[in-house]
Amino acid sequence: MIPIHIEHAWKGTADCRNCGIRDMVLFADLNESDFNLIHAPIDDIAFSNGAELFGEGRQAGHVMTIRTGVVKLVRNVADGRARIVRILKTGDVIGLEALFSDVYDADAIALGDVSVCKIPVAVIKDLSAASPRLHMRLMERWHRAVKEADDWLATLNFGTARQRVANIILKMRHPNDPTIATIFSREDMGSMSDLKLETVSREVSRWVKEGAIEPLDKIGRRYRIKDPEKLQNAE
Amino acid sequence: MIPIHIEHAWKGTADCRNCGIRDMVLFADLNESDFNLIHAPIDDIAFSNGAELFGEGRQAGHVMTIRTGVVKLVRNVADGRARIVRILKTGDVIGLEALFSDVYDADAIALGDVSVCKIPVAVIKDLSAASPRLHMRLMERWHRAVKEADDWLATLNFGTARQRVANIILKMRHPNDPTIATIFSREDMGSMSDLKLETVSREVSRWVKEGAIEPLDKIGRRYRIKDPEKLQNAE
DNA sequence: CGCGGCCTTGATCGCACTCAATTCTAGTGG
DNA sequence: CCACTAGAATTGAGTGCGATCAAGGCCGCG
Repeated sequence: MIPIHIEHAWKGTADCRNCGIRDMVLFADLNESDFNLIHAPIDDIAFSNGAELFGEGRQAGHVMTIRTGVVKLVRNVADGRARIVRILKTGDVIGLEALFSDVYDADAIALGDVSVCKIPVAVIKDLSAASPRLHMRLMERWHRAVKEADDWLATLNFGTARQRVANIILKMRHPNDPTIATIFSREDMGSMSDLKLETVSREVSRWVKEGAIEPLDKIGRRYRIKDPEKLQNAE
Repeated sequence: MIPIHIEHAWKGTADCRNCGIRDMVLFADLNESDFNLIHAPIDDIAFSNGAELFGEGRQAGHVMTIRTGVVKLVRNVADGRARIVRILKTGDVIGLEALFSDVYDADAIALGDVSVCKIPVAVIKDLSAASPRLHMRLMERWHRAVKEADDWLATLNFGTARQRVANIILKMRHPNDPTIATIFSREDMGSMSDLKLETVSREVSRWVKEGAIEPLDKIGRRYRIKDPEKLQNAE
């Protein structure tokens, strides 16, 4: 059993009114009177690579919004192996299940440095009783989560290893520069697509050899996508 | 390309107040004044086996509640093959994405006879502006959908063919009598777990041979589960 | 009885897994 | 600056599981 290490640092109480990414997040269209309803502290917390934001089965009392960084959601399957069920990025919300369940459904683990706003469930409930605007935002998040989950199943877990790896690369393109993709450790990629890390490595190498992608570092994480068509139409 | 056949029959306008399964569905805790807000007709519609309740990419204007029967949600993947992303049963809600998106995210197809309440999106929106109770119900549904999707990925699409088939059988147990399971065509089972129909057939036969399950009909749909432990702990 | 649809079973092939060795990088300390 | 190390990625060889191709059986139905 691998020991669970939780490394985090409190960075202060968040000032939601002046949040830099407020237009992306849950509180986007709250007004001044809404903010006055917040009676519990919303903390700004930083996690380092590999740290656990929360764990499957742990008591769930907070919803988190990702300010910066990338987080993987991991479900632990019966025989001890782990399965990555989703990847979440800046602006995404994790732990929404805390609103209904008293435990979290999955592990949330930082991939690199991550900072989050940790919002007590009580705050969400108070606000949502008062503000129909927050309701819409919340349901929008749920919708996004379901769509992502279905997408994950339909594209990343389907077809040959070659196709799966191509789809991971395409999925991990940068939103602002789609010619660049940052992918994960070969093991994580395998856990996302139900492949072994050696198979993932082989297929990545093959795409490089065929000229569809080009490494931008020496550790196999950042690539330039030179021929997206080719990746898309992998037979 | 397989022609899409839509077969349905209008069974009347639903009387939600006296609905037989009202305690299971979205409108469970509405009161009389809430019902008076419903200004568009909620139809009660029947579909026969193989009929399409709605299609991926079609214009989305209704949310449906399943009164009786079973429905499969299917995403069509690039190369023409189809992938079943979820199975929904009595009391479940389908097409929730209509609240946000103007198209449906997947095909919904009847497995056997199905009857549904077809609720216009406008009705949900009106009610949800007025009734925080409906809000909670809606989010509960979203939560269930996400959890089901993740579960699907973590249990049905993981491990050997033997394990996947075992997990499908366990998942399809009757809620009231867990010793009975009704499974689907071998092709549908394959599309759920990313296996070929021949492989599914072989593994089902093997479980029968090993005495873990016992056929209750001659067409390979209903089985008695004799040794759930064995299915659970398939190595 | 013949037909079509689905399930089952058999034989063979190939892709991804397994086991294993090697290379590369970043980090550490002399 | 180089030696050393740990961790990750890469590459190779051989195996096995599930896909593929193909044949046959069973059930329901006209």
